[in-house]
Amino acid sequence: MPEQAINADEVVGAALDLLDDVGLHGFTMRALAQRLGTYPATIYWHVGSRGEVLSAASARVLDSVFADLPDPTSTPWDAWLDAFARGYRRQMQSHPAIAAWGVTHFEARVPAPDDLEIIVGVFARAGFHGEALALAYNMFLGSLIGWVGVELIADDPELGSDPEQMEGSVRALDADDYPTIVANLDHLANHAIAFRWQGGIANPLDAAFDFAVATWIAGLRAQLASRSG
Amino acid sequence: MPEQAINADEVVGAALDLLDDVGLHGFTMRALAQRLGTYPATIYWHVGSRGEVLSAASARVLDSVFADLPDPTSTPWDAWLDAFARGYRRQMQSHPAIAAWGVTHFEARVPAPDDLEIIVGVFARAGFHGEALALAYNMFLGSLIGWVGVELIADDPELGSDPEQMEGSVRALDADDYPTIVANLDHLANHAIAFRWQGGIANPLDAAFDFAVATWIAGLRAQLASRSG
DNA sequence: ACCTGAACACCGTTCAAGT
DNA sequence: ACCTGAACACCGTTCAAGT
Repeated sequence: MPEQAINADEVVGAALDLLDDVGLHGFTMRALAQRLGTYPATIYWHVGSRGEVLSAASARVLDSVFADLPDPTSTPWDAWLDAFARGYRRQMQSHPAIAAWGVTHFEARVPAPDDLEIIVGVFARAGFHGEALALAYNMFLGSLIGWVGVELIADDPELGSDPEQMEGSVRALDADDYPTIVANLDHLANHAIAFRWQGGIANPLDAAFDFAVATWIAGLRAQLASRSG
Repeated sequence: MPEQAINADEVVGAALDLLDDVGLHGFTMRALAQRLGTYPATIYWHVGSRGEVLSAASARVLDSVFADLPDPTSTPWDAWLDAFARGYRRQMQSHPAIAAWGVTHFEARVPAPDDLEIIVGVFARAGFHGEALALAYNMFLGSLIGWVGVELIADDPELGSDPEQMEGSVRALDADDYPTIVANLDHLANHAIAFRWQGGIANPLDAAFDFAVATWIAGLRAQLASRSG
């Protein structure tokens, strides 16, 4: 039995390395093949198309989120959701290209039923059942995945948008025309969606993420109270 | 003064039509030129690169969201945010390709300060000021844009993922291994993130969106109460 | 079973040249 | 100022051919 020169796991690992190095835009079947010292067709043999390689890389990152989480049965539901949200964001910060691809490709593959059972189980123990469970699950997962995807926009969009010019246009807003923006500009400039001139890796919105997670959980608590009341 | 054969507005309009017809993947500078009866270089002359065309199309759709909203000064903040969320989602449902592109390209361009002043003003009248205003703004906008982006995944990912096979794997989950999922399967199957085999256009998650918006607003209400208490 | 090498049918973008 | 036509440097994917 001679060792194989290459296998699917190696392809996925190299894909993640390449994504981290060059981003989604530079992630090319040809570049991936070159990094593995082989030919594009070899990748098709072991894993499949570009989309399938990205899907496999995304699955590996998502799985690693669950490696570091507290025990879901002995942890209060709100503390567990908080830890899950932070773990998810941390992994996406390590692989921003996966975050960008994932937001729009979180398809219906039941990629890891074990992980999904854990999440669904936490909502059940929180007191959500039947339709309310599905609603709470969708609210939290959609908000989390989506929010992090929005936060982690690339520093360099493909546009030629100049950060300095952008900063200038934010700071030049007239107080007569835009009173509320100008009154709160110190807290908005480079710290709020659509007011930023840096991406979410160079400029993470840490306080905003803390507030968002707390607000999602506070909202769920209010929903539980109104349903049992 | 002879009429020009073409102008930037026409290019953006044709771009939106093309996006609606063929999706983000089929949106090609060459296809756009052909639709306009001209050459790719003409698009570069009037609007710019592919990214700039998408950015302009996205800006036009976003602007149209604000055309149909209630008066922000005479509407309670929670009712206004609710209407805004619904208007945003409706426009994205009309242009799903823009939703997909927008989630990861909501850059820092202050594209429409008038619209942003309205949103920020609503949070100010709700009682958020200074840093709390920026936090609430980021929480709501990031959740909304992100959630809708996750919902509106394309029915056909580039993967060869077979919907029928996907439905089969969801329905085949074993009750011993996945008790909570199976117990709630009727409410999860094709109605929850990662349990779907259709995209958000063919299969909109209406009830989940209603619940998400209500939960975001309930969470903001709780944050207001805890800060003033 | 696994890999090579080349080919096919595309891309986005640039640019000299026209009017 | 605006458009043409062609070219450059790439893509993803397929496929016959090798071992």
